[in-house]
Amino acid sequence: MMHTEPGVFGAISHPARRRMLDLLVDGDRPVNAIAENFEMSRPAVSQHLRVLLDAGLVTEQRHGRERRYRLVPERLEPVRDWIAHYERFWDDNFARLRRHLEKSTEQ
Amino acid sequence: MMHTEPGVFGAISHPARRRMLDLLVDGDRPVNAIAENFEMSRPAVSQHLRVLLDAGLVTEQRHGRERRYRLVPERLEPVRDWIAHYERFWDDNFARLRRHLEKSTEQ
DNA sequence: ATAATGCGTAAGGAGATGCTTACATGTCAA
DNA sequence: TTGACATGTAAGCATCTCCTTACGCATTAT
Repeated sequence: MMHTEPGVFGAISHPARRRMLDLLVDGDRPVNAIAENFEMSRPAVSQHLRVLLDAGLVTEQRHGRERRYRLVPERLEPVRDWIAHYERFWDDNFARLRRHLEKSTEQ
Repeated sequence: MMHTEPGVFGAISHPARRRMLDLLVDGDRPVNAIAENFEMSRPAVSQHLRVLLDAGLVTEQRHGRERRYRLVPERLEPVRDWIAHYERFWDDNFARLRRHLEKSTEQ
């Protein structure tokens, strides 16, 4: 019944869509440039891009007959925010650094 | 066709499952204690827990007739790792601090 | 004008997901 | 032992997902 709009977490649940976002980190790209990285048909790529678009994770720029897709990284914030409250469980460099910062700025 | 095992990203794509993980942050819980936080039937909760179990995000502890579920936060690492390489896009305290660290450790 | 390019949309199908109710199983309590 | 409790499993159903091929529609090139 899926009455909860898929949203960002749904959008990033598919590995192909995560890879598409990863590609767009290096800059805007037209669909064909994206599609050549995948085995699936080009329409399938279009459909994945649509999911990303609906989630607000990318925008479309029309340039002549091309459509360039652009990453909207801020939209990943819900993911970062959610994962952030698990960070205390990883005792790695990041956690140590953050604690270090908290200390060094609390003065 | 989904030949790519759903994995962690699939497991956290459903809001109910994220909330279940969030509940388990405060400690192990038997199914009923989890289920009372949701409107869905108890079997539905069991099925969600199964997805989390298959993804390795929780483990089961049998205690008499109860089964307590326990969070395995390390399993969220793929999510943290993936999101981490978008962190340069958020110019918040963390990013500034990390850059600060990178500088201060490169000596 | 005609063809080629770039891309979306439509239609359809296989399989996954998410839910329900009914039932099975193991454990504790009287 | 008999029943209540805690939970999983089975079956069934509606819907969603993800893919394909076929087609439509602009835009650019010849």
